[in-house]
Amino acid sequence: MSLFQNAAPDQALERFLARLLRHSALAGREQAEILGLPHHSAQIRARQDIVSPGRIVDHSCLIGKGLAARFDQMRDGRRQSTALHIPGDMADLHSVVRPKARWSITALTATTVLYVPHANLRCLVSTYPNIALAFWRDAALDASIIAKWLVNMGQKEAEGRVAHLFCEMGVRLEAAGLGARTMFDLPMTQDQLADAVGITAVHLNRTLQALRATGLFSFTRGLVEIDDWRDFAAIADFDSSYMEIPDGEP
Amino acid sequence: MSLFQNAAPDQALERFLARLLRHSALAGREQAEILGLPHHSAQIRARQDIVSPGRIVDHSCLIGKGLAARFDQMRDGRRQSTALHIPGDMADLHSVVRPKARWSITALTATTVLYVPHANLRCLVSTYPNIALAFWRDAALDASIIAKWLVNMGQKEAEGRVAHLFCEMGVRLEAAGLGARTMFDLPMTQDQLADAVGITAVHLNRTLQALRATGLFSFTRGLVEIDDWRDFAAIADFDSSYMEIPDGEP
DNA sequence: CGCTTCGTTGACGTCTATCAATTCATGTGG
DNA sequence: CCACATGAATTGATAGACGTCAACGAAGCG
Repeated sequence: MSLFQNAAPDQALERFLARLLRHSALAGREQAEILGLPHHSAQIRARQDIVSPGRIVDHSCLIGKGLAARFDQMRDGRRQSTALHIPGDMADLHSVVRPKARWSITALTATTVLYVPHANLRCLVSTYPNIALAFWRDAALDASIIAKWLVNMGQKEAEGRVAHLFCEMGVRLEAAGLGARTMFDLPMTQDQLADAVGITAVHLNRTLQALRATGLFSFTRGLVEIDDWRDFAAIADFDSSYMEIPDGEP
Repeated sequence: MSLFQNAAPDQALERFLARLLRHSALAGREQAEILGLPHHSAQIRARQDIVSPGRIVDHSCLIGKGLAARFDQMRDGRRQSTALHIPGDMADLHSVVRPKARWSITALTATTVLYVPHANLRCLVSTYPNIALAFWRDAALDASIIAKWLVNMGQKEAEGRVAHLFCEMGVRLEAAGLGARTMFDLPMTQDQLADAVGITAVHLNRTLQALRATGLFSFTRGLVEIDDWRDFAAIADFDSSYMEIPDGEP
């Protein structure tokens, strides 16, 4: 089930298409155009930037394998991640309309990236209004997730925030066919998790212990297991509808 | 200068167009199509919902006058605002691609709203790829602002967050021709401000006092004055480039 | 085996929430 | 014009959450 390892690089565009189809209907020809997008791929080592802030890019980055994060950094070096990207995510699709990167995209694990030229994406948008809507909708969903993180950060304390993150990633990975929401790989270090929920690594560590103490949850060497989804989701005040993914019980 | 009061409702579409032109080039005919969008307007009293969560809408809401906010609410009633909207903002342009509202849009002051049918917006998107890109870009900018709020919330303490919010609103209002960044109307109560930065009203009050004590800043009855922009922006760690607005010194 | 990264723990200080009360501003009706 | 109601702003005291600093243990790797 640890599909981070098994994912074949060539499936990346199929995964991306599948992601789009989860929220947008596309005609056969439109689907074919997506699958036929030109690209070249690269291997990125963990902890290495895929996109650096300030750079003007002419391609978007599709994650084929591994885990990546969008980071924003303050002058004093403190950093906050504003998105996590799994295989099939076009991490910076928005760069098509905003080529100057305002943040970095960093590989959290060893990652395979497919670079897709903006020119081709823009061409699809101009030719197929339906694809334009799908891309826009994809961006809107991304914004929804950021907004939800914002709410969590503003209104929940650490335990709820962390639990919510695990629920969200479980549901996203399950929807992408990369695991089950109650058991999935999330090969992130505690520092990386801390950056995602806006607390210190030390406090994250203690929060994880508190969550483990509930007996509903375990997280060891990148493997997340949630024993009782309903109870755990209650701790997180989690409701997946903001991502347009049905909230089914496994 | 208190342009919240003086704004003529009919200028709303012009303001919206001006907002788009700030980041996207549009041909004459495209501009005319925007200005010609059909609509009907409504007066909303302060504290009243413009859009309620769960509702499926078939129009987008353009703010003509006043101030509105997007709110997300948790089960226990705690709420967090995820966006502030000023005249000329199409508050839920994204509802074109995502008609089911996941949050509420609430009037913070007495507000004039223009309802623009999705059908017409979608028609523009299909006919003019350039407009599709502009709308998408507008959404991307909106997402940029949320992401910045997220960073502030995760990595700054109250004083920096509050200062940043005032800087951001100053720059946005100035760009929209609704004031100067160093002196502008922001008719929000302390409760509303607290919901925007993720702290309690009590703590917000104390934070305002701390900011006033710097001598750089005052905020009385909805009027914000920033005496030394550079120093105040330093407290906020503010850099307007994330909104694609030049960071000029007034 | 030594090195580096990651995870864990303890003690302490600070920031922020909570609860409750009080002042202030504004507008209304008598 | 004053008494009163209402909502907003302010203040004080207290508790809890979280950050910081420093140290130590565990695990992967050349």
